Amino acid sequence: MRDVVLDDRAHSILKSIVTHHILTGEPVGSRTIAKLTPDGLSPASVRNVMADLEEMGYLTHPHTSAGRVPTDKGYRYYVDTLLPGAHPGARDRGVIDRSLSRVGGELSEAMEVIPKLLSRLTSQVGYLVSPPLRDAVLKHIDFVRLHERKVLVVFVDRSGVVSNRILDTDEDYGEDDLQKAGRYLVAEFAGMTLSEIRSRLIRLMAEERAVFDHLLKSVIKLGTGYLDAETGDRRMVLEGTTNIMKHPEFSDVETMRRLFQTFEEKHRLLTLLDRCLTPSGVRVVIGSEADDPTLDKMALVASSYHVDEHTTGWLGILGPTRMEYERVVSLVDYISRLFSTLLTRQAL
Amino acid sequence: MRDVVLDDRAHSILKSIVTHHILTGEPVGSRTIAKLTPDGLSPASVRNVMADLEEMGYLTHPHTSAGRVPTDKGYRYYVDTLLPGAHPGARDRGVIDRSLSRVGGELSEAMEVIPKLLSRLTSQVGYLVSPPLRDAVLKHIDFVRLHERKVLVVFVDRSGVVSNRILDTDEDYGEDDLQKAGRYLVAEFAGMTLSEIRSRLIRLMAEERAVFDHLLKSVIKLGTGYLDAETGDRRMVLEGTTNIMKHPEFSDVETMRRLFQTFEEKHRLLTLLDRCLTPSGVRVVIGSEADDPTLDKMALVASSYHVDEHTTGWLGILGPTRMEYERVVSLVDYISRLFSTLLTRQAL
DNA sequence: TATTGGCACTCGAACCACTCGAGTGCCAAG
DNA sequence: CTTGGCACTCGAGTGGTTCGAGTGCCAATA
Repeated sequence: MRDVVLDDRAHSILKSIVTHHILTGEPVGSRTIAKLTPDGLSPASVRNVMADLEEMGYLTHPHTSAGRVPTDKGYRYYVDTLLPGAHPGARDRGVIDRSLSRVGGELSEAMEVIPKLLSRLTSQVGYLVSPPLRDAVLKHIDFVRLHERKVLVVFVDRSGVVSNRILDTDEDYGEDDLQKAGRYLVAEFAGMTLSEIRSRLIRLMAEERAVFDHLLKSVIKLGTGYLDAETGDRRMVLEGTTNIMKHPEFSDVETMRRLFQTFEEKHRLLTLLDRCLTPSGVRVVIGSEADDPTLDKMALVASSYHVDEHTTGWLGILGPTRMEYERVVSLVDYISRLFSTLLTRQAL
Repeated sequence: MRDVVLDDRAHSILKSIVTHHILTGEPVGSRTIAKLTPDGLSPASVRNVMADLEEMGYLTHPHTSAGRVPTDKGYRYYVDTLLPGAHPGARDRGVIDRSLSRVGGELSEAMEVIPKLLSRLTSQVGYLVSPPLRDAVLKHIDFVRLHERKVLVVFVDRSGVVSNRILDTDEDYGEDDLQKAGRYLVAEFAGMTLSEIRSRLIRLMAEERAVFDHLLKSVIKLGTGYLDAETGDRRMVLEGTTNIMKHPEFSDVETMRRLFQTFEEKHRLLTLLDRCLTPSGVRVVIGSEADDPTLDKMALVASSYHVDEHTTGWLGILGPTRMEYERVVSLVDYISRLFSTLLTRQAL
């Protein structure tokens, strides 16, 4: 991935620049770095290295007479060379442990608590993406007749997440039929994931000629009607969006408006996550890597959480490229690990 | 309410100023108004009236050599003297009719569609506040056992709105018991509002000594457990919050941050609505009248909607004090009336 | 007596010239 | 290869000037 490995000096200078810039937000000058690094280099030497780093694309100039600022590539290098596996501080761990112990493995509660927790700890935007509905495990399902040919489907997942949807049916089902259909589904399929159920229903449908059972027919129609519509669905909860406004890099109102519009259209964020993330450990997506102009100057830290070995969803934070990666990454990592073990234990 | 009635000239000048300011956003000078009004007054005369209006508190100066700008009191006067009952334009009515006909009287869909509709038509923030849960009419209720002493309550309202909540019980109910309890509740109480159900359950509880029926006991405990927690609840859906950023009066980032924080904390908006609104027709709350510093320079147009004579919720828009009241009021009025008749027809 | 033209005054916006200083790039000496 | 020196750049801040829209007030007028 990384094209050229930087030599020691360049490496340490780049690192200093990024660290210092993250701290202050100001462009960093050669004199500052010369004082900061223990190598005892003169500003002039530092300038030479800086010029090289700029040529290689790790740094830029806001203008001729300003200090250097990391580019996305610079941040990328910085993040890639961070020591992995750093632990959050004891205080942060305490806060996290306490919050998550109250949640247990309850996904429905986690969807409220975790984004808030992330947002509070990092002062950025915290988020959690639920597992796709197709992986949800059927606990309970209900069909409720609203009016003629309008049926409300209420689905409860093993972990207590409720989804619902109104179905337009081409037949007018009676309340009794609907209840029976619901009970049948629970009796037959409880404990399976929706995608499993879906394929079983399809198999049943193939045998439909042989089926004259009215109930079973209804079940097939209603069940597939519901499942077809929804299975790709994920939910995404964002929290602390106003934190973004605190950062000086977003003082431009128009940029910010577009950013918030992106927050409102969560599906765009979701496809972005889909595109960028491989489900393994913490991932960081920086600025232009996201390939979405509204997320310019933004970075995204994400980690998947899972039950057993099965990856389910993501959680993480969204903030300006200039953020404390070390701390944030360790927090996101810690939370996702802890939450995964809680989920897995609960699923037993 | 209005302290002094303005004489004809002052009235028409004030109205001109407000209209013109709404249009342009700029402070309005005497010369502009002199040209604009058909009375053929000279700028100097207009100035005199303006000075009077300022003394009475209807106008201000940004600074000595700028034109006049309406105060909240000025907008209030303007709004109060608008002809009530204006109709939206034919095009707007077309859009509204089409959107709402698709919704029918389905509250659950209206909660998505109406705020979006309002936001799109007015380019402001559109909102809808659901009826309080206590007025919801029971259609279906389910108790689902999640784990030991954790019960998920799923409640479906007549109009298809689903609410759910996890209950910590002090007893471990079996799945069968829970199902029976749900069915019992539906059989006995379907069609009543939650507050009615609540009082009936309390009456039953009073007779508890006489009740040795295990089922009934469970019903009482679960039912009141759920109802106690929630009955005051309303939901509020906001849409188009990013529209606010388009208005120059909110270019200050810090003000805007606080505004968005208010959007995130919807309960604050809800109590505000509670405080300011009497449920009759369209109401306008302007700036300081809201008595909430974050809503400075904001105005709120709201109208209640209802089923039969029974007031249920609100819908409307939120925008800067400088907005096209005439158009917005007529839109909000029209939508709330139309939606009310749809709801009432549906409830039959 | 209400209206109006005239006039001095105010104040923000825009523009310009200037300085200051942090920081650069480059070169020649070490 | 490193470094001190030096000329250069450019944004930010400062102060002065002009311009114009708008006001307030007063004296003249219908």
